[in-house]
Amino acid sequence: MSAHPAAEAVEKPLRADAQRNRDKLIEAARSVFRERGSEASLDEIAKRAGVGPGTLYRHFPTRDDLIDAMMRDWAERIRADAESVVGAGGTPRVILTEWFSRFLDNVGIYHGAAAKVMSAMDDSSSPIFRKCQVLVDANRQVLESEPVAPGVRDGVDARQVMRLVSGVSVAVDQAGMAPAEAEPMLRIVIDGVLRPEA
Amino acid sequence: MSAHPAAEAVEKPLRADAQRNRDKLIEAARSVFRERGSEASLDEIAKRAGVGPGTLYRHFPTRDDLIDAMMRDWAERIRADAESVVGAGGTPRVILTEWFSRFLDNVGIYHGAAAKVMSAMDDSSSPIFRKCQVLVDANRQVLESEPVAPGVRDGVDARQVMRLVSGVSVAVDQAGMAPAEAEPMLRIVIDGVLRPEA
DNA sequence: ACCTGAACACCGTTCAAGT
DNA sequence: ACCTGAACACCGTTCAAGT
Repeated sequence: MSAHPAAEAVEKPLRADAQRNRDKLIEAARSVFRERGSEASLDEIAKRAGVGPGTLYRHFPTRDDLIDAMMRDWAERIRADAESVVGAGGTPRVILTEWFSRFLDNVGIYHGAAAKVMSAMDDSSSPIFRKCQVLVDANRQVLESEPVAPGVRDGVDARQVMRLVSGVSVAVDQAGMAPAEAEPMLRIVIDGVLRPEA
Repeated sequence: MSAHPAAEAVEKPLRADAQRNRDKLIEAARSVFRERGSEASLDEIAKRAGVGPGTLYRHFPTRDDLIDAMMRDWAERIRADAESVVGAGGTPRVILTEWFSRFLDNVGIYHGAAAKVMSAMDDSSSPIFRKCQVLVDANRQVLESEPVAPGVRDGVDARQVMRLVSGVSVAVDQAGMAPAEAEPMLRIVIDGVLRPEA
């Protein structure tokens, strides 16, 4: 088996100029979305990338396709975070605190991202859906890892926990809060997820 | 003191036709927003109300002014719900379950409403801000009522609880879940809010 | 095979003309 | 004082013409 086991879909090679334009578009999208949020004008992205609007549509037929491309390494980073958090060990409370805080960092890349991720989680027709599955799986793995799993209350579902924390992320985003200010909300969630003795 | 102690701002009387158009616009907005969500076309609302687009703008300079007008009795309903829930009594868990479930009903009036309310909560320049204050106060009153208050964990802030439940509301909205499906998430929040013994 | 940019469509917003 | 609807602006989207 190869070193890269089907990283993404099939990455067919592009003509040199096309590849360059694609990269410029993704880079422009990153900066524009960070400045203006996920509803930023696509025209501005094309302008900043120095290409015609048609070129943007050729590469990314929908806004979500572009966002998906922007998130290329996002899924990988999430997987790595989950692994590192579980590997570092500690009490269930420490592990969850760290995991949720990285969760917020990853989901809140730009204004509107949290809401985008939340809606894509349940919309299998969205290009971002697959990436969200990675988040679902990573979150489940953390909750099912030792020593977290035995500390979790009966009936707590990983998917619901993820929705809750995504909700926190939306709240942080909308209120313009600093990530650290989310701590009181995360504490409530963690107290609700873990058994009282844990 | 009068029976209506400053219900809303000052309601200056409108000319008969203007008042009729205003009412038709609010009614049209209600149905269009329920069908198409909070980003629905304002033009369609004007059309359905049978008035020109200029008339809509005269009455409601911004989209949020229109939404605010739609929510005329919303704040009052919330106040009433809080009172009735506290009055009905029961264990802290029962009271919170009932209150949060009404919270979700009230905040999720149409697609996108939860997100709208969430962002207006922290944006004092929004016309909806004042109505959100009612929600903040009602929620605080429930949490500080007997027998709930002594059952709440130290350090739990009513405002954070409201943000969390609003997040649940956004999740329910985005995922297209039935209100009842929110129960597992609300359970986690309640377990995190109440002392383990309560 | 890919790019460009003019052209079109849609919708929010304004305003001169009407009553 | 209020309403109408044409006009404008902006932006997403398409496509004929180019390389």
